[in-house]
Amino acid sequence: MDEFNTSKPIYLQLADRINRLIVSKELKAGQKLQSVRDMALSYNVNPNTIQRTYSELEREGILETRRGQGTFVTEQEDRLIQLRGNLKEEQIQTFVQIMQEMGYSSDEIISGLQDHLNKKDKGDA
Amino acid sequence: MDEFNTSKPIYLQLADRINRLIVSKELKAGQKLQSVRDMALSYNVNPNTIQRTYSELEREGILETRRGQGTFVTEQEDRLIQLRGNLKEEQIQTFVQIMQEMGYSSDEIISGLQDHLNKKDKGDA
DNA sequence: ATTAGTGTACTATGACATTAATACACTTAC
DNA sequence: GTAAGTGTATTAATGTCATAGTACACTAAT
Repeated sequence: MDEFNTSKPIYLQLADRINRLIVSKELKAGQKLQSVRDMALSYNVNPNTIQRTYSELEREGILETRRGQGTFVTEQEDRLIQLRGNLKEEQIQTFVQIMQEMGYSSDEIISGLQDHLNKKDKGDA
Repeated sequence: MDEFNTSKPIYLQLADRINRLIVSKELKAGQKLQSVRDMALSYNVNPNTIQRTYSELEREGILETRRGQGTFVTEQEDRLIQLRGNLKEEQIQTFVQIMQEMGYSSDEIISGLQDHLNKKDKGDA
C-alpha cells in the first residue's frame, strides 16, 4: 500500500487517512496506533515521515504520545466529535465551491451526485 | 490575489483555476490568455511558474501557444466538452470516496450536501 | 540490571518547487 | 528595420519533502 499523490506531501496524506480512520471509528478513542517504525514498514516510507504525521496530528489535538509507550488516539471524545463535523463540512464546502466555480448549479450538483451514487450502490449490491 | 495552498505546487493550483475558468465559459474556446509576464504580475508569482502552468495545460491539450503571439484556449471544442465532463466526474468521485472513507452513507452525503446548499442559496439570495 | 520496544533528535543527501536574472526567438505594428 | 510584446531556455540560489543512518531518552517486562 504505497499509492501516494505526488502533489501533496506524504506525511499530510497519511494524516488525512488517519483522520478518516478515526472519524469512521475504525480507530477508537484511546486506541493505540502502530509504532513509528511499524507504520513506516506498513506504508513503505521512512520512519521520519511517520513521525512528522504523528507530530502534526498531535499538534491538532487528535493524537497523544506517551514516551516509551506509543501514540494513541486522544481520550477526549469531544475533540473527535468536533473533528467528524469539521471534516465533513470541510469536504462539502470545498466540493461545492469547486463545482460552482465550474459553473454547475445547485440542482446540477445534487443530481450529478445522485447519479454517481446510484451507479455505485447498484454496482456494489 | 495570492492565496495559495502550501500543500500543492502553485503551478498546479493555477492550472486548476484556469481549467475551471474554461469549464465555466469565463474563458472561451480560442480566447487569448494573459501573457506569461502579465499573469505573473496578477498572481504575484514568478513568470517561470506561469510558464510551467501553461506548459502543463498545453501538454493536456487544453491550451495552445503561438510563439510571439500568445497562449490561447484550444479551438477544439470537443476537448473542452470532454474536460468539463472529466472534471465534474473527478470531483464527484473523490468527494464521495472521502465521505465514504469517513463512514458516511449515501443518504447522509446527499442530505449533508442539501443542507449546505440550502444555507448558501438562502444566504446569497 | 538488562533488554526490547517506544518516541525523539540530529546530520547528510537527493529531488523538486520556486524565485531571480538574463538571454534568445518569433510576431506584429509602426 | 526597429520596437514592443510574445513564448522559451538557461543558470543559480533557496526552501521543503523524503530518505538514510545514527544516537539518545523513556517505559515495560524479564
